Amino acid sequence: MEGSAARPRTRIQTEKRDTILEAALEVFSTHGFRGSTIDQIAAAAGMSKPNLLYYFRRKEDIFTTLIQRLLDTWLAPLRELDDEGDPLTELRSYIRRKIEMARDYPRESRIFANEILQGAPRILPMLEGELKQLVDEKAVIIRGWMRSGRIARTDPYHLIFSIWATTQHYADFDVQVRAVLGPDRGGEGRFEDAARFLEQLFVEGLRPKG
Amino acid sequence: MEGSAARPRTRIQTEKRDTILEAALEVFSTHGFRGSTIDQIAAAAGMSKPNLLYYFRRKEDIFTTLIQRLLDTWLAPLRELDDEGDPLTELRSYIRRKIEMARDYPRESRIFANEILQGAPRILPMLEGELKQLVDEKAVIIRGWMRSGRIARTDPYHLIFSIWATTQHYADFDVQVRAVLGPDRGGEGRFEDAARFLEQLFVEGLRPKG
DNA sequence: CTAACCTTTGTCCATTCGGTCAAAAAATGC
DNA sequence: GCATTTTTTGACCGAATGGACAAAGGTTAG
Repeated sequence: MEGSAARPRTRIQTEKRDTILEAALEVFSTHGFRGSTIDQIAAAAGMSKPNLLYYFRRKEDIFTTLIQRLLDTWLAPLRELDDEGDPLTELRSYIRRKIEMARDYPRESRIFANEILQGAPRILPMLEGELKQLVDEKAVIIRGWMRSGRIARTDPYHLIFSIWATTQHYADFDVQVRAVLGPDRGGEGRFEDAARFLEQLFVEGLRPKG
Repeated sequence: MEGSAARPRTRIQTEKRDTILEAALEVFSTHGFRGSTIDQIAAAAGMSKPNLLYYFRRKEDIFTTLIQRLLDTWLAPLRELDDEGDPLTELRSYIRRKIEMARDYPRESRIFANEILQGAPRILPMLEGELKQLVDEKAVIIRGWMRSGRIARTDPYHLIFSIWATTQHYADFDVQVRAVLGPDRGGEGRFEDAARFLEQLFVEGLRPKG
């Protein structure tokens, strides 16, 4: 039974595939798909290249499996945006969750950023399908909040884009953020500062005009 | 006289080097540094690989020359932020200029994004030097506006980051933006919509509380 | 113990890529 | 027109890379 089948059967296969995916996350997120080599991933996973290729037939298989597995985690915060909650509170906790993800899962953010920068050759269908559908859904909710006057009227799509952009910026452009803040302000506190700033910006920016 | 000297002497050298840099901008911005090959750039520039290498000795020389040349253009909008102007007007036109750049020069934006994503190995000194200095300078101006009560008090650095993030998002993540907006809303109007949204967000978000 | 299956590895291969080099071709100065 | 310099090119090289393969080493069920 070959190991690279879509569904691993043995315990050893499940474990090794997980090890490989963790290593691949590390490597792909820092060098991009094209810039990463199978050797690098194999080394990071502590195994030989042919052994790795026993579990994943091709480099691209590792990447697509990884992306597929990351997707749910990545979209979870947006999924939690709740129609029933208080609009400004909901948006504020969405922003906070996204900033926490930028802090705790920067590699995941960079993988997506890298892929989209290159034109999303391997995940375009997902963007046009699953992602668009989710955003459409949440845009309806946000528009409802606007109609009932609980937040200011504006474009819900660009609102979501701007939350993505500002929060993921702290993962994807981390080097630049730290370089500009300098040694004194570039410590761990930057995420807390960012969260405070963004909450203020969006809450004040979206407060309905009396 | 070798052609790859820092200062080209003949007219033909100046022209060819420009042709190469334009081709390199196209190639580097879509595949990143590592993902681009000299052959691709040479083909895009309409010359043979050895001929290209006659003008730039190494692949990295092309890249650094290109980045160097792009830098001024790229930072121009921030440089124009004027102490003397009306704060909200100044910020609004900064945002508008940045959105126009995302629309008109997406390749430049993607080159920087790509480089920073990989940890800015080739431009880190510039980030820590020139860029930091410029931002420090403008942060002082913005803080002055806050002190005099003409805009709300907040963190000027994160304010600048958020303007970068939101505007450049429309260049760097263009594929995703178009995928989510769909065929009907993903047309050229998206930049105008984005500009309107962002101006509203920042102006309302920064309006000083009476 | 043994046969069948799963896992690991050393070796090898074709391709791609960055870069060199010498020689041809073109341009330039006199 | 001729000599010198600049530009262009074909051929080539070594290293890196994705991937194939067969053989060896383990594991497990009977």
